[in-house]
This record gives sequence, structure tokens and C-alpha cells, in this order.
Amino acid sequence: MPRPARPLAANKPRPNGKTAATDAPVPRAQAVYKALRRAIIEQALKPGMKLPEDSIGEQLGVSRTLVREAFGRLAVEGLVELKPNRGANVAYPTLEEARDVFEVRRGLERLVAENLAGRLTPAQSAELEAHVRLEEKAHEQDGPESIRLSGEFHIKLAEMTGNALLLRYVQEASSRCSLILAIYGRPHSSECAVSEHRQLIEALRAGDAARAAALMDHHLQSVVTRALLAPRGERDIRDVLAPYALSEGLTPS
Amino acid sequence: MPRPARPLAANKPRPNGKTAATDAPVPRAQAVYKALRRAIIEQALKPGMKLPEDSIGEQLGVSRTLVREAFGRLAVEGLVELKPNRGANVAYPTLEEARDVFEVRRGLERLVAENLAGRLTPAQSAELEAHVRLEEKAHEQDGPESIRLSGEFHIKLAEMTGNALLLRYVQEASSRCSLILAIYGRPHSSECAVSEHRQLIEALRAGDAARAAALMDHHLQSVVTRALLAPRGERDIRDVLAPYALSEGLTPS
DNA sequence: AAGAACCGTATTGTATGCGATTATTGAAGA
DNA sequence: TCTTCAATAATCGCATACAATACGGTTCTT
Repeated sequence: MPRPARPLAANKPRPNGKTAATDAPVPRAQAVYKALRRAIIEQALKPGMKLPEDSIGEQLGVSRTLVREAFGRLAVEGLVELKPNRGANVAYPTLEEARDVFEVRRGLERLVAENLAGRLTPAQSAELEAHVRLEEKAHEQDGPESIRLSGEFHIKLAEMTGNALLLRYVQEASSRCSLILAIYGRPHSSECAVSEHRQLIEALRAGDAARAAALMDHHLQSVVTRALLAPRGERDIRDVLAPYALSEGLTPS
Repeated sequence: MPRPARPLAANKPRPNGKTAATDAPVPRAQAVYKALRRAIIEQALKPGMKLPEDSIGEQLGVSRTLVREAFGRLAVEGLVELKPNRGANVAYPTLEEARDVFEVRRGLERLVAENLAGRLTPAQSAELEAHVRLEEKAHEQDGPESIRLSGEFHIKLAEMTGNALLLRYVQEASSRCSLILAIYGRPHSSECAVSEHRQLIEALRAGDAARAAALMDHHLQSVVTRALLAPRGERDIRDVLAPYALSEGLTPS
């Protein structure tokens, strides 16, 4: 069912011939990349889902060329799996990969904490406080809002280091964590304990690098145990059926 | 001057019609990606160099499409800079970016050290020892061999963690370090002190995670001070002229 | 002669098309 | 009824073609 396929938000007609102030003609390839990235992170595209080039291109109003380019980049970031001659899927990390991601993330964010300890400007400090207050508010009605906010807290911290590479890696790891929690996480345990965020800010402001690092480490560790313990949606049918077989005295080959 | 343009190692004509056993038809896009990546790391393509799509495609025997795809991925990894409508260049990291990369790398490799401490199998241990011996031998004649080997030592360590993401990040950081040292590094100070590698192995084998992490940290720190201190080729004319201005009592705006 | 506007060329951005590979369906055989 | 196999449909891999943009040199203006 080929729907109208509106040509993506990008590059509006622009009434006057002049460039409208700071209007860099951003390549649409990047727009496609961002769109897919968001769709995956927000789980509009679910883990493991097939990603056919032309239907996606149709939906976004671009040709397969651009979609392919986006796939390539997303594959580097581990958000899509690219199988030769068999197309692309939203990545479906194994439990092992999940552990790897969390381990690396812990290392990275520990670095963030160490970097930031004793270097927060009053403005940054205030921004973090405000953010935590938002988290608390959202935590009460426990919507998806809560999840998004706790994620953003960590991104904000990474931004404040001023280290672009560190930010990129933290973002990447975070994205993959979203995927992972979508697969293996409990329904909606809002992943981060707000109180732990508070303590962390405290340590950062006090300039206690070691304590900040330890808090961060522990914080992320507990995210794993809190949210990641129960593998729900199995990837392989065999995993789903195994317990049934056992209870019936059958032995899977 | 359009030379013959031999079609890349990929997909040889294959005399018999049959697929030769385990012959996965690797996508040529990936071959292009790898080729460019290596060329950049080995500095056949120098930092800042222009990368025109069609001449590169011609040389590799592929169309611009594949070259562009490769550029996209390399850009994600920070090895090329992609400017809209103005093409691609080999990345030319600023000193600030350089520091960022080294900081992240330190964090990552510290993680490697912690992960590996007390977990080295005898085989791995032996492999590392052998590698260090190679380094020592190469160190005497101080060729480019020496540099390559010290880099590989770190990659080997990352591999041994079994953490794919960690390996990827360490590799990425290493690649960018190559670029950085090509710009800001001393001519051929073989970057790593072999003795430090030895000590590290020692600590890993002893299972002393804290000491291993500290050694790694210190080791990478000293790479920076050893090799990175003297900014040679400046990117910006202003940097070059500033000292002259000062010595003449002029004040740059 | 210095600067601005113009135009041809080179290069990039994107769509489309064709051959190749894989998935699917349905029929014949066991 | 369950396989095996073949024909067809769907999808991918890649090259090519066309449109849009930026660069360099030239000419025109002041």
C-alpha cells in the first residue's frame, strides 16, 4: 500500500530565493540517518525487525541509495545488523553483547565522573539539579517520560565534559542500552534511581573524584541488576519452547 | 590521467563457475572501506588530504556510490571529515580533539587492564610475552615496524577481553591516535616503552587489577608526553605566525 | 587597477535501472 | 502427508545518469 510518502521534513521549498539566515542545506542522507536512529531508539522499530530498503525509502520520501547509506552508519554504531545479500535488521543484541555494552558504558561514565569532579560550574550544577527535579516529578506517574529523562541525565553529564568523543561513545552506548532494555528489561522499571543521581551530583560538586566514580560505577551496576535480570522476549523460538518441552517430558534435540 | 584501474582484490574472475568452497562473496563496499581505512592509518593518505570521490573510485575500481558509503562510515569513526557539498578530507584533528581522544583511550584501556587482571590464560600470557620480545627486537633498529608493533600490543590486549565493543572502541581510538601522532608527534619516537609493556603483563598475571589499571594509565599518559608534546605542522596560519608576531612586539588581534 | 558580477567546469547529492542473490510458492515424487 | 525441487517474485549490490552546488577564471564596472 504505497502511501503518499511525504518527502520528510527536510528542505522546505523556501519561498524567497535567499538562504534563510543560518540555513545550511543539510544533506538529506543525514536526515534519513537521524530519523531511523530515533525510530530505533524509541522502539518504533523494534529489535530484530526487518528493514527493507525500498519501503523505508518510500516512507521517508527518499531513494534506496540514502537509506543504504544510513544503514551503513547505523551498523557501525551497532543499531542495525547488516547481513550481506540479506538486508538489514534492527539489531538484536545477545545477552552477552548486552553485558559487553554495559561494561563499556560503566568504564566510559566513570571517566565522565572523574573528569567532571570539582569542575562543575554553578550553572551546570544548577542545570543538573533542575533535571533531577524533573525526574522526580516524572517518576511519580512513571510514564515513558521517566525513562527518557534518566537517560538524558547521563547524556547531559557527558556533554559537560566538553569531550566530544566521550560524548559520542556515551551516546552510542546509551542507544544500545535502550535496545537492550527493550529486549531483556523489565516492563517499565524506570531504570535509574533518582536518589543515586542526587548523590552523584553531590560528589561531583564536592570534587571527590574517587567517590563520584564509585557512585557512577555502582549506579550503573545496579541498573543492570534492577532492569536486566529477567530475559523476557526470547529471540529464538527454541528458547521459548524449551520449558514447555521439559514439563512434558520431551527432550529437544 | 585515468590509469587502468584494476578492480581491487575483490571477487576474482573465478575460473570455474562453482563457488570455491568457503567463499563468502564479501560486499565490495566493505572492501573499499577497509582499503581506505588502512590507507589513512598507514598515512598513505595524509591528514587533511582531499578525497575526491571519483578519482578514488577509479583507483579502486568501483563507482562513487561505494566510495561515498565508505566515507560515511569513516566519518562516524572520525577518520574522515565530511563537509556538505564540499566533499571529504582525511581528518585533521585539532590539538583539543587529540587530547580528547587520548583521554578516552586511557579510560578504555584502563578498563581493559581491569578486565584482564587475573584472567589471562597461560596461552594468552605466552602470546603477550612473545609479542613483547618482538617489540624489543624491532626496537633496536627503530623502524616503522616498532610503531606498528606497539600499537598491536594494545589491540591484542583489547581482543583478549572478549568484549567486542571494547575492542572496537580501542581500535577506533588507536586509529585516531595514529592520525594524531602523524600530525603532532615527534618524528619516530617509538611510542611505547617496551619495559612498560612488560610491567603491565606482570601485573595482569599477578591479578592485581588496581596496579594494572594504574600502569596502563601511566603508560598511556607517558605516550602523550613522550610523543605529543611538540606540535609541528600547524593547521592554522595564525599558529605559525604568532611567535613571529610576538618577537617583533606585534599583538595579534 | 581593484572589485563585482558572470559563466564554464569540476564535484557533490540523489534517483533510477539492471543484473545477481535470496526468499517463496506450488507442484511432483516418495 | 512430508520432502524435494523448480519457477517466480521480492530484494539487494552496484553502476550509471541527471540535478544541484561550489570553485576558478574572465569580463565588466567604477
